[in-house]
Amino acid sequence: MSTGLKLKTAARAANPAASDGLPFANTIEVRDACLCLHVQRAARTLARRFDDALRPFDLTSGQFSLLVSLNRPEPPSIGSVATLLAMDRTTLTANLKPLERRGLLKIAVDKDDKRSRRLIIAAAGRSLLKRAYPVWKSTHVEIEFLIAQGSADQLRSALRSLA
Amino acid sequence: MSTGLKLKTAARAANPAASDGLPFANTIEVRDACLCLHVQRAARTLARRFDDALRPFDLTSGQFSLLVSLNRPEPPSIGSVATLLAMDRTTLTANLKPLERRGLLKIAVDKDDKRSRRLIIAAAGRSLLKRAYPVWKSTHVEIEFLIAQGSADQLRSALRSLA
DNA sequence: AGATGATAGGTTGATATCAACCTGTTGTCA
DNA sequence: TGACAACAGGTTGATATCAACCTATCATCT
Repeated sequence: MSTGLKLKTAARAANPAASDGLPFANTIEVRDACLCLHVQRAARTLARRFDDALRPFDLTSGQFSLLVSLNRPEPPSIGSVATLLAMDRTTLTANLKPLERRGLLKIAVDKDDKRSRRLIIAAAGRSLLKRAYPVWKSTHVEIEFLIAQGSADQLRSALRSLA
Repeated sequence: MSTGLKLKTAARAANPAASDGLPFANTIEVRDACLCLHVQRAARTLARRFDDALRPFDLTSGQFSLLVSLNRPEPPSIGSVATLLAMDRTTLTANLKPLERRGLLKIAVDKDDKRSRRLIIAAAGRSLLKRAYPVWKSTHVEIEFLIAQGSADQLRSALRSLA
């Protein structure tokens, strides 16, 4: 009896979480199942990979995505791009600054609505995108190979349902 | 003939990207296909959702994941947790600081290898996890409903192959 | 026209992310 | 043992992320 008690006590001392905290089983559940954690992990890994590939152009993956989203006939507003990228409006404002400094885009007050700003990709930005695109393409082909055949579309579909 | 030329010129003026930059079709390709962009979007959206849910505990989604990853019998090293979370080692160092300030964890030099640090979840951290877990659980159930039935496992599997 | 709520965006402060560079410790091999 | 490479982390600087709070503009309704 006293032996059994001692063992239990020792086990709890070695793993305090079992007594006064979250049971270890629940910890495992979160680690294995949490979609937020899984997506964050994948996001960091993918970002690093594209960051590496785009480094010759001095562009991060996020900056590339942002520039691409501006590469359209009609310059979009800040709010619409923030929605498109599913990021906070003020995050986008911050992300624009280094690109604007480098002359890759311009921010102009909308002439029809002075509250609104138009995000205009500059010639330097367009030419940079043109040069970076082949690198994006080849990196993306490599990434798709990592995913079980044919499931890339399913993955995109699932991610879209989340965002 | 001159009319055709004028039209082309006008079209290019309206969409400069077509002439000196990345063709618009490629822009669409990136926007629709880029897994990096899709994952980042989903990551931001999911993080916001869990951030909201965990706000009563003054924990972000990332802080929750980090604390959970420390909730184990043997306190892990910084490098091993960074690998587990697929984040840069120095990012983890930064993320530890606010949690350490709040007394949710302690950082101790490993007695067998003075280069290494052990990340020890404190009693306050364990009890916080215990209280936050039900909120994580219910939020996660809601999230899984957003995904087509039965494909959550496939999604996790695909994300794992990326990270 | 004037009041008023809604809209678009900016600013600040805290945390998150990573690269580049640095220190201290350990293991190995001559 | 002493030199040296490898390893574990820390520090700094730049960008990324969001909440809370703010201003300016617009639309509407009286």
